[in-house]
Amino acid sequence: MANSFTEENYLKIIHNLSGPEGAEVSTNALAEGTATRAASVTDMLKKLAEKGLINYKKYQGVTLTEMGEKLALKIIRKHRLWEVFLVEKLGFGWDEVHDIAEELEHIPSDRLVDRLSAFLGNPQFDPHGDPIPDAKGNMPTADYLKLSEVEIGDKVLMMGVLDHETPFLQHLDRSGIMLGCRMEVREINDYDRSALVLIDDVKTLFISQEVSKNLLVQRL
Amino acid sequence: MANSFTEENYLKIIHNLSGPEGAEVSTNALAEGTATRAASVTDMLKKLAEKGLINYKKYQGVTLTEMGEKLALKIIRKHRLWEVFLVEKLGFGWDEVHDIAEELEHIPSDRLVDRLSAFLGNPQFDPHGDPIPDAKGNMPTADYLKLSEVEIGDKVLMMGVLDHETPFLQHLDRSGIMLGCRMEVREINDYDRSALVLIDDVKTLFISQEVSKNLLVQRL
DNA sequence: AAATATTTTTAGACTAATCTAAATCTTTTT
DNA sequence: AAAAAGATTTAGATTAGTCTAAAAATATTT
Ligand SMILES: [Mn+2]
Ligand SMILES: [Mn+2]
Ligand SMILES: [Mn+2]
Ligand SMILES: [Mn+2]
Repeated sequence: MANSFTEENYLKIIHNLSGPEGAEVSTNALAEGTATRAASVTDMLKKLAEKGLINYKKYQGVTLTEMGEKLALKIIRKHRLWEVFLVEKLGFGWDEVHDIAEELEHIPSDRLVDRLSAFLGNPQFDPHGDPIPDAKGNMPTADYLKLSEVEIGDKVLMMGVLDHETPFLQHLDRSGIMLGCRMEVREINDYDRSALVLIDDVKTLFISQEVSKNLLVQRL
Repeated sequence: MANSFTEENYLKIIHNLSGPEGAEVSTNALAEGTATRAASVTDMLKKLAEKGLINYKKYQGVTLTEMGEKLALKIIRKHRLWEVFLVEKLGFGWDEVHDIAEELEHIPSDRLVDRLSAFLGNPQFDPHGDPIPDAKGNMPTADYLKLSEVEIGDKVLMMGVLDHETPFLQHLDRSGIMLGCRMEVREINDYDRSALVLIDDVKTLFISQEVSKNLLVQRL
């Protein structure tokens, strides 16, 4: 039997909450992530365990099985490829594509995904800088640091965002911060960790820690 | 409240069965079209009537309201645009795209549809020759006739198909019949109405009435 | 115009995904 | 190591979409 949208969303959210080490995810965390109640989560976990997609023991939290992990990566691959399509081909802003991709990610057909990927030039990263797993589930690695972690004088490239919500992305747009731009940290205020940053060698900008904590960068 | 996939499918099927004059559609016809039982159809018709999408009086069959018609055309527009995308941009064959489009047609977002349409050059017809409604619901008119209706000596252009199923389309592929090809009817057998047709001035082909009844053409 | 056949609707039930409230297990605090 | 707090599961309902079987309406045939 195929998997419902709901089941796919659970897998994706378990994957995301589970982090790179595949840690256990709690029922409550999932209730929060799926915007449902803990009781509903328990029901769904039983079903996913039944299907062999998660490891579940009562009261012990869940992890994805190998099969569940594969499926989660497939959904994430679709999500991110569609985001690339929407931005690169249809001209959407990076702040507009997440919600549409939430729907498109559930369209089945492996051939569709692979052809879409080829059409887009097999991109490695989505419009938010997130890595796109290949057809086999391999994620391009990229170990970035947060802008809030770099020091005065460091020169970095802006490589991704941690907050994917529209208001944050629009704030970056208004500030002229975009993927690939060059940043040089000029000052860091001890008091609130806000920073003065030179963008693309032309413009200086004040960036609050609130913002710099959500910017992924790479040292030059 | 938004409309579910199921509701959207009912609207589309009512539209299709209703024909160009918007004739009443029977419960049984819908049961057949939706691959469900008549009792289930009755339930759904009550709901759609409740929402003001259809005109429904017990035992009398249904028609779409203006609102229902608008919605149906929107779904058909999406379906056909995605089919164009799949064929023109992703390189799928015309026999492979219908089922995928059945899913994509339910993705919401008017902006997505309009941008997709623009990206494709606002096409007027889909890969099967079916007209694509514009954003306002206007269908390009095209009054074609069936190949089975033309006479000996007539020269026509192949403009569309009535059967959208994979086996039929693959049969056409194998026969070298494609949208836009030129056809000249050389002979028609009285007995079974099969025809001998010259394709693109180079190749003659036997076409059974089974096939010619499903080919839409335009007189030259 | 009856009788018969066909179509459609109603009645009652099932599954998936959700909920609230109550019960139970686990963790933390005293 | 009890008690209290917190997290999780169970119990029992609800809604959407479906089903079968039976009843009611309509259409067709005699
Ligand atoms: Mn996203
Ligand atoms: Mn993204
Ligand atoms: Mn189609
Ligand atoms: Mn089509």
